[in-house]
Amino acid sequence: MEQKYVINNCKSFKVKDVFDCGQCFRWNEQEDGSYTGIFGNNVLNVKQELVCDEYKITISGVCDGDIEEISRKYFDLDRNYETIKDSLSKIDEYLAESIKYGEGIRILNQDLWEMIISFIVSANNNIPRIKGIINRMSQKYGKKVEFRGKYYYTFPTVDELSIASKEELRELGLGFRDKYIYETTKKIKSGEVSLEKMKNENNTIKIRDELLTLSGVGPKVADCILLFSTLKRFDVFPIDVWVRRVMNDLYIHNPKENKVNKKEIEQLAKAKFGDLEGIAQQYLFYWKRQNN
DNA sequence: GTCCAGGGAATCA
DNA sequence: TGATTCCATGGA
Repeated sequence: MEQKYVINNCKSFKVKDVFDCGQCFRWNEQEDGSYTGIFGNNVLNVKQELVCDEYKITISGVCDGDIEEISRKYFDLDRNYETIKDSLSKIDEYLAESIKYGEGIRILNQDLWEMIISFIVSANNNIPRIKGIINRMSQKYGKKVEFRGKYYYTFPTVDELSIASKEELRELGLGFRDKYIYETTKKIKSGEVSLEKMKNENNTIKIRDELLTLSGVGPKVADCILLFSTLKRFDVFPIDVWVRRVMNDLYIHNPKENKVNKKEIEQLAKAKFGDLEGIAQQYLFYWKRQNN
């Protein structure tokens, strides 16, 4: 049974910015410009319309509970992004421009386990291929959910993915990452690394250190997990090729971009953006990646 | 054929 | 600690 939740006069929520800014891999644009995606056991469609100069957001779909409650949590609706953007825009003109470009970004509250696996897959990979791999993984090991005559597949749980052999994982086209997924799944399934313990830990560095013990999780992947999952840490700064590029172009000006020291970028980000560096990173990443 | 992708692990100094 | 190299795969 479909549910619906409408938000009138919605600020800081543009579907393209939210779903195409690189934080999620399971939302896809539909013919009418809306986006459909699956998270948990929920399949939702999000449609944006301009009404009297304000955005009206219509969320509808099949839900594992109350759609309003689920949406408020997942889309981070109880956080004031206007305040965040005002504060970050004052830092310098570059950040202000990137925020203007990505003004509709919200950082989603995505499942921790799904983010761990997804960002291991993302290593030295491109977004279309990452989406393909995650989709095949879900089709094979997840559960089927029907929505408007089409089938969607839930992201496999720890138990569901732990039955996959190394060979089966290889068949998904994971490349060299198959062993990372296999070993990390085993480590979490066995309880050697506890996701619940991470969720109850409030020290970001401690969680980060725990994440770094997982196979295939290095500094960048750990920071993406901390930023994009329900762990929701903004005091991290994931540095990939694009972030290195934009930080070098704007502030460092090293003629050899691939030689820029990561520590220098980290310290610069912390000094300039403070405890909002994670969100700043996302505006800069989206801006640079879309505008080359 | 070559280069690149939201990097990490292994190796070596 | 810090820098190099290798790692699968597929699209441009």
